[in-house]
Amino acid sequence: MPGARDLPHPDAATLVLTDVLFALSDPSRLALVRRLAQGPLEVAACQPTGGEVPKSTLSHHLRTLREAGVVRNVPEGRQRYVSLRREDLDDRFPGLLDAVLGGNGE
Amino acid sequence: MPGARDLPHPDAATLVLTDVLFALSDPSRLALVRRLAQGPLEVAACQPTGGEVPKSTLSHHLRTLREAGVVRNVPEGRQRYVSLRREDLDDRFPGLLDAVLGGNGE
DNA sequence: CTGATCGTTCAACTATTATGGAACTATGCC
DNA sequence: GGCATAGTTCCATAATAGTTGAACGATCAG
Repeated sequence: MPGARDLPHPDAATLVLTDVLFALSDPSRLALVRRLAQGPLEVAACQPTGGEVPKSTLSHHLRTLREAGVVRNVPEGRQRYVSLRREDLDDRFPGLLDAVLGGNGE
Repeated sequence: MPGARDLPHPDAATLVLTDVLFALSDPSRLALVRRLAQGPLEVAACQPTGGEVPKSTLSHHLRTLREAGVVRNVPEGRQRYVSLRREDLDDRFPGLLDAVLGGNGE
């Protein structure tokens, strides 16, 4: 089975609120989630605008978001696409994402 | 001015979203916030139901919530009342508190 | 004033999280 | 196959957060 590059993702039904809140409580992760709200990005494009961050650091943040169930990370050819799990989050925690994405605060 | 036992509270307008999310991302703090949604409590009543926690530990959690702007802590005679800053939070982050208090997740 | 009570702050320790270099895996191109 | 690319994982280190006993401050009762 060659294409076994899939990473584990929690089921929508089992998402834990405190884990989601924690994942979103970091400014750089929150900024990324806001960008992902406008559409999927490949991992390289998840770099904070302007500054460069080591790949391992970025990967760690993506992992935190993924394990909390905030983003999905799927291989696509040689790269990976990161996308917001908007429907899953809306299903399980209605209104939360909208509130977090809504204009205010950093 | 004798009754100067007031603790510092951030202004409603300056609340930082990531700080609020972080304060809510701890299960015991979130559980407390849910209880506070039903009305103010004195500090001693903020103990987790069942287990006893040292006063200093409880005080530390209250501080995290207070400094994020989630709760207000006001002296009242010999004790203190802890209350949810619901209006301030709703003003600044509309829908957030409702989403977090809403049934789902732990 | 003395003592008791309520709760915060301080200081020390532990545990969790963040960071980043190096090694590794998988894919695609030649 | 050989090599470059994309990104994760591993490991070590630094930084941050949680936990707790003890000291402290304020208030109230007698």
